[in-house]
Amino acid sequence: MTEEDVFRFWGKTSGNVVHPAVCHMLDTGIVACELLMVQPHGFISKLADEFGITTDALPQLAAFLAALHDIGKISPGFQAKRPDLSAPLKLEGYVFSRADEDRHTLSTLETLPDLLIDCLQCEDSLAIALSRALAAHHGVFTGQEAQKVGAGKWIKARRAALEFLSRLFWDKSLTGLGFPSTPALVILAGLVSVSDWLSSAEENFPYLTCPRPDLREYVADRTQKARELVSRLRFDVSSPAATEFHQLFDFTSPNPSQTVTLQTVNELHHPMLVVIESPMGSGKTEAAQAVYAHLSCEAGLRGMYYALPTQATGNAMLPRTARFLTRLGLETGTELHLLHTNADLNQDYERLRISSLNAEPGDVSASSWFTARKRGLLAAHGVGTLDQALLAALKVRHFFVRLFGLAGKLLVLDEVHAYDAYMVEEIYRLIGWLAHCHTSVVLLSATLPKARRKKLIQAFRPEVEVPDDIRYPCVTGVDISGAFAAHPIEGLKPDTIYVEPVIAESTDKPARILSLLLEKLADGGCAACIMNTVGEAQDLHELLRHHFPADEVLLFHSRFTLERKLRIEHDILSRYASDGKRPHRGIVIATQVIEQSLDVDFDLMITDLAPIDLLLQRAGRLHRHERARPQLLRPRNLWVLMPEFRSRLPDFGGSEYVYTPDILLKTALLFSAEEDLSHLEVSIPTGVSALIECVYGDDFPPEVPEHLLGPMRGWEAKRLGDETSQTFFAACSALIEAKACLRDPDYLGQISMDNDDDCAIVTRLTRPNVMLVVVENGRCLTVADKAEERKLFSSTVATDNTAIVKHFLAKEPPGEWADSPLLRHCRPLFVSGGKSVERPDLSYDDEFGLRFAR
DNA sequence: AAGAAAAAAAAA
Ligand SMILES: [Fe+3]
Ligand SMILES: [Fe+3]
Repeated sequence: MTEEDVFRFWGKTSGNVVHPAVCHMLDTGIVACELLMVQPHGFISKLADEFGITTDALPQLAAFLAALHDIGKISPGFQAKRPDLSAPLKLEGYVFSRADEDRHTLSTLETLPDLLIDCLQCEDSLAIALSRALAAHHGVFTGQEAQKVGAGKWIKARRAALEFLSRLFWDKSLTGLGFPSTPALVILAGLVSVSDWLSSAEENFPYLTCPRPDLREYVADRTQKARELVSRLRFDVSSPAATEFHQLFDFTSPNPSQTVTLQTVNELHHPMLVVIESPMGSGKTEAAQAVYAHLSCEAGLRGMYYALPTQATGNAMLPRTARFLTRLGLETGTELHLLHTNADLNQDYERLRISSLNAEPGDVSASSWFTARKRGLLAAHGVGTLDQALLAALKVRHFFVRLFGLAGKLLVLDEVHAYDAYMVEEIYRLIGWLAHCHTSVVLLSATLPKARRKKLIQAFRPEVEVPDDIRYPCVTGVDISGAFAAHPIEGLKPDTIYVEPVIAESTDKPARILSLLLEKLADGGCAACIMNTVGEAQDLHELLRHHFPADEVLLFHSRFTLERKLRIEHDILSRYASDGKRPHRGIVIATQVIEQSLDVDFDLMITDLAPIDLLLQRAGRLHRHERARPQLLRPRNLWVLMPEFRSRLPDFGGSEYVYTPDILLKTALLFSAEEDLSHLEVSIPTGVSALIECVYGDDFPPEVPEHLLGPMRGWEAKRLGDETSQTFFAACSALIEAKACLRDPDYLGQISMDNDDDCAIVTRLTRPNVMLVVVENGRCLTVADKAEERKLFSSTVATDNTAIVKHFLAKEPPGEWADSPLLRHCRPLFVSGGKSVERPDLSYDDEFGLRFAR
């Protein structure tokens, strides 16, 4: 076969313009090569080691392999998809049949191993492993058998194509090649997919206009185009010009948390895992950013992803990260993206996207290429939900593209203490894979139970010894070679919280709260009442507004529309934030929304019983700053309402369904002294870990009274059972642990993607829920433009109330919203005079939010 | 009868 014939198989078409398969393969190889050329040396050298070749040779090898991804297109099944183009082949004796494989990725997997073995003396099992990575480029590592792929002339044609590409990229045999670890194969698959996406954009790589190009010219031209594209999308990350604290932040020298963090990092080598446990407000974010600056200089990083528990906290972190990156002074500027389902709606992100349209060198901005759903993590820098990162280690399509996106970077996970057993298991799996993808990980957390700290560290480096006597606040770290470091954080400002138990049953709770408020607010003051259930918060609000002027009480929970939530949050911040205009007297009634991330400061706090860590979290909003306070509210007292438990089985009411009763009871028992109740004096930060360990550890030291022993054991068993099943479920959703398949590439072919249906795999376990759009009755549902769509979306309220969910999920979403990405999953809630027109037991208004009659 | 929270079309 002459070289000319290699060009006669089509690969891509649009109308009459045909791009030969080998040209697309060439384009893809060239892009892969250019992508690798701009990666940090440490990353390249890690991959080169995996393949047992020199760093100089790696881009060439990767380019060659990437190019081969579509060799399966030179097959009867694929060529027959354009009968007009396959007809001449038929006349020349290329055989077509009805049983031809039409999925070209399967054809690649079927045909490539033999070619690699025969033409390049590749070792058998390596040939299969490599082919599998290339054949995954539609999102799935397949183990499926292909149908007919063509024999005789077809084999000769594929062989000619391979030899043609080999002459251009890799002119040697593959005999001496090392066998890469499974994570390295996954990275290869990611690189190949990304190169394929980039090279498939016709505006960047126009289809051939003549039947046979001048090869040298063609390659030079495509190389130029690929290089421009890679630099335009800023896949390269230049090293920071500024690394001094006063250059990066608004303060001149590191505080204790940051000093100890850098001390720990200095004892380890990239890739490493570092756990920073210290109180909120101790500058953990800046500590993580300082680690990024440090590792960028020392080791060279591909970028950073900062993962948070919610979309809202992600939104808030975006401008902070933009400021940090600007101060880092990256010469060519860089990409920064916001990653979550509703990122489009964020103003700051929109600004970054607009500024990329005419980016100046040195700018931090966001190119639109990365805004597609699966591409965000490929951008050098990102901020967003943890979920986006978790998808890199779940059995979902293109997980390996996400893993490639995170490879070689720094991943920061914030608020690690806040996740449940399901998500923690996903985190373990992700960390385990990233350790082998040359990624460093920083975990930011409040106090962790020691068992969890240990598991997080061992997820990165399995056999490492973790001492049991690590004392909060502290920084702990381990690197891939097994070096371990742990240091206490000393010199934080000590403080004390006085936690006061108040016995109250759910029936007399509102009255108790009212009398406490009347007594303590006699000279004025700012109070927060935190209830565990929305219903009780609503009821309390109803009572309090009869005893206080309307402008002094404010209700806040998550069952308001998005728009209203923002409004309430704004009102709360304007009054109770550190720089707020504090009223003489004011009361906020809230659920757990208030314990999330709001920087607010109350003089008085009354709360429902909650697990000890959450009580302390809530207390973080009590006397947060130093300021003058009313006489009666000078002591930092946290009033905790709890049911009677000394003489009988406590009735936790609705709280029982929010928190597990054994943890609630163990927390309550912290207050029991002999027959009586006593307050609890908590020293911050030193006294915290003993309390956490006491409630969450394996043996609960305080004596459990006789009458509670049985129920406690039952609740404990149930909780452990629930956690085990969550962990098991997460284990099924996630890839197996990296350490279990490091040398077993066959695992990749066995990953079952749940019938290719992503929906079945979730990042979080939730009760079924529904998004409702609050709509005035009679209003028409059509959306004329983007503005109207956003307006409706801002009226959404989510609920997981069983009866309501059942009612609304039984109906189809309105056809008018089917094309709207924002509203596609929503149902309208028609209201008239604050009441649902469909269900008399359901109401919505801006004062109470969504409310169910009980 | 139960908090808050995410994701969800489809990439070549
Ligand atoms: Fe393809
Ligand atoms: Fe392709």
